[in-house]
Parts: sequence; C-alpha cells; structure tokens
Amino acid sequence: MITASEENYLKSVFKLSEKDKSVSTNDLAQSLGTTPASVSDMVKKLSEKKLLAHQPYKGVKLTQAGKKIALDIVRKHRLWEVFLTQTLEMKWDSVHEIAEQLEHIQSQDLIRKLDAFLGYPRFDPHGDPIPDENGKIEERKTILLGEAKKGAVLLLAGVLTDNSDFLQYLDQQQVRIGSRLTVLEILPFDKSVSLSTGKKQITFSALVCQQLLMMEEV
Amino acid sequence: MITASEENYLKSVFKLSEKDKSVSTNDLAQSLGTTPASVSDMVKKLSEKKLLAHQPYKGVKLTQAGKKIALDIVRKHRLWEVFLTQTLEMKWDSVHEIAEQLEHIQSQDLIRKLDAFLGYPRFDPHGDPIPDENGKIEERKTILLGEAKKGAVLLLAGVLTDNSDFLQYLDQQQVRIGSRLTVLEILPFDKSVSLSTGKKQITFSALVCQQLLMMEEV
DNA sequence: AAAATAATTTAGGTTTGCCAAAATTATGAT
DNA sequence: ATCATAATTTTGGCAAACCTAAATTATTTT
Repeated sequence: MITASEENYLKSVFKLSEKDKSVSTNDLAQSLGTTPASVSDMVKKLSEKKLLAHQPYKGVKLTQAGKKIALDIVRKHRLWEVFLTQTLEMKWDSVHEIAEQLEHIQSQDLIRKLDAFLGYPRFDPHGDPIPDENGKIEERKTILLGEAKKGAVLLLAGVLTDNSDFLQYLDQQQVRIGSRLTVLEILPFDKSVSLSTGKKQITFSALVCQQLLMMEEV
Repeated sequence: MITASEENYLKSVFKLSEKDKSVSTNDLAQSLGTTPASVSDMVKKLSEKKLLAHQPYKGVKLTQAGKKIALDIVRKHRLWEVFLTQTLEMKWDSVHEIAEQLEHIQSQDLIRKLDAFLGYPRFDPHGDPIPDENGKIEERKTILLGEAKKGAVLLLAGVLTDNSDFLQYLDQQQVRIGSRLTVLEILPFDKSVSLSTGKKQITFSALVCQQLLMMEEV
C-alpha cells in the first residue's frame, strides 16, 4: 500500500523534475513544507520501494513505477479541479486546496466515471494538461509571457502557480485561461509588460509574467 | 484538529447509539474492525477532548460537541453517496466504501455546493435520511419487514446494512428503495416471509427481513 | 589545496494510532 | 455470597511521519 504522504512526495518530485535532472532534498523539503531531514527519511523509504532512484547527496529521480503513480495523482488532482469549478461552480482560486485532499481518494472506477461525467476534459482550470489513464500528457508549444516580444498576440494557456492571491488578482484584471493578450510595451528598466486585453490596458510585473504560460492562437 | 480516525470513532458511536444507552467498548471495536484495547485508547483521547462522555467499564455516549461532528460526517457520507449513484451512475452496492473516504474531505463550502448541486436530497441511496447543516434528521415512521403482519402493503424505505453482497442480492430480486411489497405469508417455523412485488413472488429469510426498513404508502 | 560554507544524512526523540498480553472490574451462575 | 466468565482497561511495544541537532559530504571561496 502507498500512503497519502508517499503520494505527495512522488507528486512533488514529478513537479520539480526538469528534463533528466535530479531533484534535491532541499527543494523537495521546500515544496512539501517540511524539513530536509524528513525528506531524507522518506526518500530512503521510497527508494527501498523502488519508486525513487536515489544517489546520496546527489538527489532523486522517479523510477518508471514512481512516475506512473505520480501521473495518476496529478490526473486525479486535475480532474477534481475541473469538477469543482465546472460542476460545483467554485472559483479557480479555491479549488487547489480541496483537490489536494481529493487526489488521494482510492478508486479507479470513481475516477473513470468522473472523467466520463466531465466529458474527458484535457485541461484543468489553471490550464494544466490532464494525463490520460496511461499517463500520457498532451504537449503544447508555450512560452512565458516574460519571453514574449513586443507586438505579440497570444492566448493565456495556463498559470504556473496555484497561489490563491495571484489567481484572484488575475480575476480582478479580467484575465483568464483563453484570454487574448497583445504585448504593447516591455519596459527595459524592470521588464514589466504593458498589455491590451482588447477592452483595456494593463501592466504586469516581470514576476507576474514569469507565471503566465502563453500560446499562439489556434 | 480532528483526525479521520477520530471522526470514524464518533460516527461509530453515533451509529451504535440507541435512545440514551451507552455504547460498549467491545461493540465499538467490532464496528470499527479494531481491538478493544485500541478503543480504550481512543476513547480516553476523545473524552479528554470532550467529544465523548466515558464512564469506565460502563461505556460511552456522545457529548453535544461529539454528536455535532458525528452528524456532520454522516451528512457528508450520505451526500457523497447520492453524488456517486445519481451523478456518476454508480451502483448502490459499490458507493459505501468510496464514501467512507470522501466523508473525511474537509471543506464546508464544498459540501454546501455539493448539496445544492444534488438538489438538497433528503435520503441517500440506501434510504437513510441526510442530516441538514444543523444536524437535523428527518424522522419517518418505519418498521422492520420482520415485524410486519400478514397482508400488510409497505414500501421499502431503507436498508440497515451497506453490505455489498446483500445489496446485490436485492438488486437481483428487483427490490429497491420505494418498491411496494405485500406480505403474503409468514412461516411460523423460521419466520421467513413470502412477498409479492407486484410482478412476482419472492421469499426473504428472517435475517434479510431484519435489514429491511418499511413504511406506509404516502 | 585548504578552509569556509552549504547541502545532505544520521541520530535520537515525539506523536498518533495500532496491537497482544496482563491486570482489573463487572456480571452471571450456582 | 462466592466463583467463574466476560468485558474493559492498563502496560509495554511497534510503525509511520515528523522534528531538532549533530555529523558527514559536497561545493565554493580564497
């Protein structure tokens, strides 16, 4: 059996993994809101279970088995987020916390039926792709808004954080997934960006722009 | 904070409580699938938290605070069961286990919105009443099928067990919540009961009859 | 290359919830 | 009323998941 805590560790490793790089103990502790010592403990356990490959002092990677579990948790999390926003009409800034709990509910059948009920959604309310039952994730060509050039016209494809304040701020600015944004100006001084939403003009700080995933119009 | 385990204990005490009677350690252990020693441990903790009133060697009762929590868990459990059967179209014999997990999800807002989405149902798929937000439970005059007299015409109001085999058996017999049953004969020998469902004739053992909650036609 | 600093692991300890075995208390039979 | 049995509690111990502080290893600076 795999516990909720173990699932959270695997999910964090997955999220922190870039390319073929190892994930450090410290980063994991940060991401999980725990201490490096606790991470060492759990990493040892998950390595023994062959869900993580651990090189002492060098970091961890997911094994095939570990990745499968991580993707399953991510899938469940994102499907529940769709349910909460679409079916129960909750706001996108409040669903993450609840999905953190729901993702640990154990029932294949439940998730299959939920998926069907929701109409097999491919993206969650934050624009993140939902892995299918085999762990396959839809790829899209995206760039950060911070990397866009002046004059570019792009659609908001996703946000890189679930931070509630951040999402509420976007709501306030009437910016949501799918919004069409035109880059009017990039301030050389602080890299903040002036944009047109069609209706009005807004400015995003460089920090905000690092959280916004953009794509070309279809 | 209250843990899932604590919630389960309170729920079990609630379910085993009859009138003003105390619930015994042994019965609790049985109901929770654990040992009397473990129950003693947890009873001590919940008594210290003022959720249970414990008289050593005499049993426990719920306090007001404990009852409130228990009713809240029952409410969540039954609302989720409605969701699983009605929205996701799962069978009534498979929802109990999943609802056992879902009942521990923490979010007032979620449950309120779920309740609204489901149309404020008053009974779950097994015919059990769903407490409202204040813990109020709808009362109905019901009797066990085992207590019905020959000639009685009654509606199936509920079942007293979530046992999957039992529910599948009822399904097979085409007996469900709301079914109208006429008592044709009661065998003196073993108290088994012959019934007419309108379409066909069936016989239920005394044990089965002790699990079926019946009410007068409205 | 050695020293200083940073990252990681280990050691030792806590809490929660569980259990088996032993001790205690209540209950039913004679 | 006493004894036997059943129910309950206590004792001592285990595993999971966490923590702080100390020890170890890696990395960076000088």
